[in-house]
Amino acid sequence: MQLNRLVNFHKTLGDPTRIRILSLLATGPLHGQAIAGKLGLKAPTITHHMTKLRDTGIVYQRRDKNTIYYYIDEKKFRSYSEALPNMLYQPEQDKEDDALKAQAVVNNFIEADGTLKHLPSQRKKKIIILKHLINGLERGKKYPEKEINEYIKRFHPDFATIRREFIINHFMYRENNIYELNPEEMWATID
Amino acid sequence: MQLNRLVNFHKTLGDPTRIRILSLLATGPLHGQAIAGKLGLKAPTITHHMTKLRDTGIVYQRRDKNTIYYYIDEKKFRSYSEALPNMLYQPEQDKEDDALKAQAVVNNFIEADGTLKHLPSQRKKKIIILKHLINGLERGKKYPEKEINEYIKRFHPDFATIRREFIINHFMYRENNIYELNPEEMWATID
DNA sequence: TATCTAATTAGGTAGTTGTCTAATTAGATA
DNA sequence: TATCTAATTAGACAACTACCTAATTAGATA
Repeated sequence: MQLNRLVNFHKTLGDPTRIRILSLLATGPLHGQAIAGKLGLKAPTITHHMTKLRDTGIVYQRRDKNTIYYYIDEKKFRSYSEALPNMLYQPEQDKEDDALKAQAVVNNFIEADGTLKHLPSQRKKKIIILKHLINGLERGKKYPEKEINEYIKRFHPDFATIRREFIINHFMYRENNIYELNPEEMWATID
Repeated sequence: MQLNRLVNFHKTLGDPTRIRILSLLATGPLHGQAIAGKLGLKAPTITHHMTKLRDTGIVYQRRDKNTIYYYIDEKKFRSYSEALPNMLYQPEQDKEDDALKAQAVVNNFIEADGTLKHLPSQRKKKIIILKHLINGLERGKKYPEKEINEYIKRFHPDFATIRREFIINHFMYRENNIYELNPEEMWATID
């Protein structure tokens, strides 16, 4: 799916008349005259719009004698709709998969009482656990070193190592022994 | 979410320059001058486009000193993208739920060897089972009554009752004792 | 206060698009 | 073949829009 076709898809949906046509077709196929009648428009106008809708691929037609019936291809309609955010970002499905895997790692390394068994040595898993640990910290709040130490000790006695990992992996930054969460964009990522 | 806003959303995405802006922002926030530079456009043109993007709600801004940074709201971006097909049709999630329920009914009334225990008396469940039964019939093919009877007997000996249910619920129609599947639009539905 | 930078507003131009009427085409039927 | 219906094409007009330059505003800083 090249970008150009996607722009065209959205341009086509960006017109109230064409949306009204789609609403009609969503309840079942119709022919041109019927659409024109229901919308109070002339036949050539319908031809004009159907050409655009057909060009996107979400509408197709079948001829029966002299009459042409228009249908929506719902599958395509849905997949084209989601295509743009999926191109710019990771598809939702992958995200859910990632979330599931992360949950599995957390289950492996975090005890039932919430404490940490030990830091994973595998980088990917370590990042997942570090993310889990900082969940309880507040965005924009400044923490003195002592407070950070106390916080980490709720999970594991070796607060020095974990505090260092927070800094190395850009989850937090330190200035004059005051700690603060970094914006999420800066955090280390898995891929 | 009113229709008008959705039309506007798609109209906004229906422009190549704005898509390029979104691609840039998807990798991280940027300010106006940076966007203008990367795209080879002048500042007022960027203002023009950012106004439209902001109006849809998928882009917001934060000021830092004199510079305005633009951000995409990915959640909104995704949900607006799916909104139109979800308005015209049943949301995908509901469909999956329905499919699961239907599967449960089939499991209850169909034996391991594929035969039918008995027709459910509850209308909803009956429709589900009838749909399941006609799965093996071919669209557009004409069946003599004898062939239909044989087909149904593979599921249940009482072919006469089930054959009648096919007709009553518009899954098939009969002409001169020749049976044929109706188009799917005509089938009885649950809701 | 004067100055600098980033953003916005105003106004203009070229190109696009939604709609129409009138004329034409495509296909079925008497 | 003549005729009917549905759809399309051609061509026109008004509305809209993407982009520009020039001028202005908003906010920070020397």
